Amino acid sequence: MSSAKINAAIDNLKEAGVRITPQRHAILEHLIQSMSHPTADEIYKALEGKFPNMSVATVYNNLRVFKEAGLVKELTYGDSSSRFDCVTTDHYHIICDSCGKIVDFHYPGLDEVESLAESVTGFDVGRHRMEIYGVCPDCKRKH
Amino acid sequence: MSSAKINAAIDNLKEAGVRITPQRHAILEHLIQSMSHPTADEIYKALEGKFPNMSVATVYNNLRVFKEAGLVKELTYGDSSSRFDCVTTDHYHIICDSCGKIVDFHYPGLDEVESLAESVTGFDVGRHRMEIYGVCPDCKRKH
DNA sequence: AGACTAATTATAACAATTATAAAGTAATAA
DNA sequence: TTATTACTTTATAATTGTTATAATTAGTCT
Repeated sequence: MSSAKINAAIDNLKEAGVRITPQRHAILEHLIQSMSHPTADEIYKALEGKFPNMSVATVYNNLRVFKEAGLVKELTYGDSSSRFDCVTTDHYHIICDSCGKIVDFHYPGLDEVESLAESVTGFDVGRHRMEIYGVCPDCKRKH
Repeated sequence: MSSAKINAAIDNLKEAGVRITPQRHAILEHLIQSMSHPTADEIYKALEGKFPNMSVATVYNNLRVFKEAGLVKELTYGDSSSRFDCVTTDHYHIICDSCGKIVDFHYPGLDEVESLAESVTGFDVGRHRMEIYGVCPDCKRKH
């Protein structure tokens, strides 16, 4: 059950002093339950059945709120629109060049890379991102 | 002198059957000589002295041509507009969270990560991207 | 309840990018 | 050389993702 995750996320938000509105609940729920990495527009469309009057701005506003609370990460790949990902545990993404599918991929953080970068460039390194690209099994099968 | 690089790039394009127009030459030259990683608009503005009539579309078109020829890479970070980078040797980027500066950072490719991802996910892995984020020396000094 | 703050909605604005059509330029063939 | 063709550039309009604004609604606090 992912309702435990949802509750944990909501507790997290409440502690940060964020009000849990029905829209926020629904957006969060959708993000956690859909194993995909939806765009703002996809979330908007997915919820317009439940919330016929909800505005796109609400989706964007709340994604920003969740981001600021550290619950959600914004993924900016080459395509036009950002995708949003619930941060649960540390993981990277592998992306299919053919169909665009994004799959989680767990790997121990690249700490050595960070420390080398720090010494070479003189930056104070805070974090990094990495994505891997290839062709997913489904697309391989379809030749 | 980077004129050698420019000539090499031009030969590359010619072999691929791409016509070298004055605009293309100038865009390429600017990309190679400016050590920065300019946006399409920055390139456009930088060249409007030389080419007062050049259209933004020309910049975008030709960046796409260069990309397809494998000479240029598009970098999509969180900010609104893409940046473009001449592919010379393999390198990663380290980005300042405070001022946005992008610095090249050479590191041996992360081949083990790619092969692990391949075995774990079943993808055929082609490539990967990585960026490191932190605070640059200049911004550190400014506190 | 009344006052205050925050959230949502509807809509407009914006900015990056792409598409279109017309005009120009170079390459090729007769 | 001229005609034909394909490719480029230009100017402009259209699209699209995202953000800003103002008005309305809903929640919170004393």
